[in-house]
Amino acid sequence: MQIGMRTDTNPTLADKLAAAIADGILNGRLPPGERLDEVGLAEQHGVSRTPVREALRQLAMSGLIDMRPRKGAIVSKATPEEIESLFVAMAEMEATCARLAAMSMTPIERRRLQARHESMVALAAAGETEAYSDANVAFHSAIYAGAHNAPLADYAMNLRRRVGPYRRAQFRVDGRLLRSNQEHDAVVRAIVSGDAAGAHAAMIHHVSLVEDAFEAFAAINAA
Amino acid sequence: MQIGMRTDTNPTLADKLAAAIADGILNGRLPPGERLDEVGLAEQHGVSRTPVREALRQLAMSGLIDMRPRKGAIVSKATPEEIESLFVAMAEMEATCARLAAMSMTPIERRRLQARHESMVALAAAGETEAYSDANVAFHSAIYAGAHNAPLADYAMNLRRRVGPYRRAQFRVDGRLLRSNQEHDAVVRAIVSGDAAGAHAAMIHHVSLVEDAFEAFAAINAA
DNA sequence: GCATGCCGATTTGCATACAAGATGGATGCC
DNA sequence: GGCATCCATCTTGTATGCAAATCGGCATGC
Repeated sequence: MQIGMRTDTNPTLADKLAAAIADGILNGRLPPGERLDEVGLAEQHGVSRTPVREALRQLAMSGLIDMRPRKGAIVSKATPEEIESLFVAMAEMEATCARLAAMSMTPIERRRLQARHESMVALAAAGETEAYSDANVAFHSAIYAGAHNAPLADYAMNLRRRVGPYRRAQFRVDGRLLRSNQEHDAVVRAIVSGDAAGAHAAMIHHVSLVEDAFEAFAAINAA
Repeated sequence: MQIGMRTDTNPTLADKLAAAIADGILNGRLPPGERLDEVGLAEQHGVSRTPVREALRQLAMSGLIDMRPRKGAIVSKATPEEIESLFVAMAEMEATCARLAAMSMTPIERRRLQARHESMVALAAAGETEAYSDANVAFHSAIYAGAHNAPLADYAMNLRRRVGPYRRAQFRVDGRLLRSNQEHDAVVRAIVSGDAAGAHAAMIHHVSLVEDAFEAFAAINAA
């Protein structure tokens, strides 16, 4: 259910276009609400409309864009209620993955998760927002993978992508880095010790706070 | 993330085709592994290949079919491990929805869920497999809806569709109807009383047993 | 002044045509 | 006889062309 699902060497033009457009959305070059004109995209990428249309359909199913018959496609522009739903959904998916990870990660995976977490402490302390953000994605991805369940992991990743446009620069809210790292600590401890319920709770707590941070950031920007 | 996501009057041909093909897969007319030839489907539906290709791409993203570049599309044929993953994922999604439903259903929704459940008792007692199965889908759908979270509900529905081809006639395993109804009772009680953790646990238990029933059924058929 | 209907321009939906990679079977070779 | 190779054929991928619906502006009428 994820964008890169058809991971294959020899990708078709439509696949490459879908990846490119998704990238544009995630980078903010294509903001929510932006109109996705078929001929425009086609010319821009030097292809015909056919692969563009296929790419758009693919993206529509992933939820990144909205298509309405005969009305064209736009980058998904969620209402505040829908954004709230996305955040709740992501929190639940992350928590579920954490729960399963606590139950089914291998000893090696647990150790690697712990190591990964510990290496992030330094980044947080140094206030390296950029590097921390990247490491953070990898950290969460490791937990998805640790759930050992492709459908759930894919959907968690999908949701993470979808909320991306709405939480850019979340770590800029002051103090967020250190808080985040402390919360990770609770999550890691629960997972490593095999405490499924604890992992679920700690992760829900963590992601909910991320949402709060988003709201704080949105409030700052609105001001 | 669901097939009928682009629910709109004025559906495009590709949308109608996607619905038709999905229907064929869910009805078993197109069994897992079946090749989906573009020209064949096009002729069969009296259209050109263009909308067929768009429909296939849509279905590929939903997970119902597998497409590989330049190799065509087939109805998804999951390995036993993948089927196991799908069942686990579905159990988790259902449990998550049940948890949220326990937290956020309105009093009216709770009463309706209870009523729906009670009307199923009679069907189970009478052994009306067909009617019970339909009511069962509606019952679970009501819980998805009660979660008040579209992304999670859609994905739960998607998973339900995807496991469909692998659990046809599950209720034929003897005694399954009554057991199912008893398990529903626990789920309903927890949701109605607002016991989030209890709802989660009861639903996991229920869906896991469905999976066992599937395995029992598969074993019978293999014999 | 505002609503309504009409018409041109634009855009999407679909069909057809063409190109290129994959498939399968016959052929030649060892 | 078995195996690799090559070629005809089929299937998928992409481009182009045409039909139909939508959108915007303008004129018309109230």
